[in-house]
Amino acid sequence: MKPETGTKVETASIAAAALRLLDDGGIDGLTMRKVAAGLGVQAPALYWHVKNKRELLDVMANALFVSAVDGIEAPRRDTGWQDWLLDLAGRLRSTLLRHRDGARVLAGTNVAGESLWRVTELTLRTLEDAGFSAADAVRVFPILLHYTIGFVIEEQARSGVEYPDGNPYTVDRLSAAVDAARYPLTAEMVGTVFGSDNDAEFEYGLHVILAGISATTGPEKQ
Amino acid sequence: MKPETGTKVETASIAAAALRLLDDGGIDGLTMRKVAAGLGVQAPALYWHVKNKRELLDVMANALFVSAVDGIEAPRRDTGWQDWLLDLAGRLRSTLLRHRDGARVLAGTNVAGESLWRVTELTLRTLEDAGFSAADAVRVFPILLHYTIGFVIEEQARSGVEYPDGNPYTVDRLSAAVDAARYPLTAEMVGTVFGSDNDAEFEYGLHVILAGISATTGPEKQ
DNA sequence: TGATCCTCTTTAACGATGTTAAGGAGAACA
DNA sequence: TGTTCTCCTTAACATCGTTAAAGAGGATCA
Repeated sequence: MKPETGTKVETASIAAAALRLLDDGGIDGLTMRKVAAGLGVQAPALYWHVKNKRELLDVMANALFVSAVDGIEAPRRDTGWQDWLLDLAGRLRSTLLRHRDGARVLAGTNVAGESLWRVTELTLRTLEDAGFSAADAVRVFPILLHYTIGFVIEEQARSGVEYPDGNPYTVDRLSAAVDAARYPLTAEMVGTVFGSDNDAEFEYGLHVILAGISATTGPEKQ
Repeated sequence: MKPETGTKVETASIAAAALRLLDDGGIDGLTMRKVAAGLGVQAPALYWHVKNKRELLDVMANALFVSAVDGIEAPRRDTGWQDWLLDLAGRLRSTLLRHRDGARVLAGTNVAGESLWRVTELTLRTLEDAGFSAADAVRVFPILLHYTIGFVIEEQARSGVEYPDGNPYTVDRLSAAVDAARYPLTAEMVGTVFGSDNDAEFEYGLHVILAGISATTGPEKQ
């Protein structure tokens, strides 16, 4: 990781350097000194641009969110609100997956700023254009976000990078831990397909939620 | 926080002491020395019972999960699978809310052990008894868990305890941040009901997801 | 009984971390 | 030219997770 010389040190480049460093060491291995070194600078220099390590994480979360929703536009005439939401959640997930512990960085940090308002506005307008009431649109949006973040957090935890003694989430380890006599269904679950295809599982959950939205508060219910 | 003398120091009491300490300081303020002091013991003594701070967090997550699913039994004849899942998710959420940063402790830690297998088995059997195929039951269960964890993580983040300069998630702060001219729907959203009733919002999402399950993979679809 | 082992704790210490204090180099401005 | 502002430096602090080494006390066994 060579220091990035020449670039002006500002919050944006700090976030970029920190996200770059996230891939080795994860969120626990991220230190102010390493971020500073990644910028070719001493650690206390960061405190001119950023108040805290917490604010560093906030800036990182913002950068993550910005790159996730970058380029998103209102749905074209031939794509419905469901496909548009599928795409939005998919973009968010793949952006979080791009960096180790990406979901843990985003979760529980203060994301604010233009891009959040922009995508929120876009979503609400898309839903209302599709016939949702304003109240329903507001309640529907967070469901997908919460599901996505919860999914990716566990997905990245299951990768098991944090455990030096080997990933405890392998089929072998789990099968050995579950007593097949007392918990036959669970044993079969962990022994076979469990978590084998994250992409498909994620999409499946999204479709279930979209179906639920259609069934309960969809435009045709008004 | 007086040290708990007389109790034998073991992983269970370590987890209890750590969870008790979680309420002041949160997950970032939790140190091995404080946990040890809570048990009336010096910090290195913990390393006899626990390998790491990571393992400390794993033990805490396990204790959290155990107390969440404690006492859960198979659904009675008069309660359907939907009410049973509602209850399960509700118990999980209220347990996580009982401790500051509870969701962050649970998320992304290695939860394993009898109580997890037990509740998983119970859930799978409940779903299969209701007519779900084994494959569907396995795919349905995680959706609710991911939604619940994602929801509570953001719910606890929004409480804003971590920010010494005041909660940035208040209606006032958010309203001031959103340009109502460019993002009218978003401004209305943050200005009115947003996040006013977490219980209702959570239940609403659960109902949407259950409706989606019924609509796509429910027993009547087989 | 006395010697040995095992369990659990102690004291002491290590390097690393987040953060603050104080000051310096250089551009901008008067 | 002198002053102010911006951004960085070096030095230092308390605190953190963790390891090393030793000690107290009970159990085990000759």
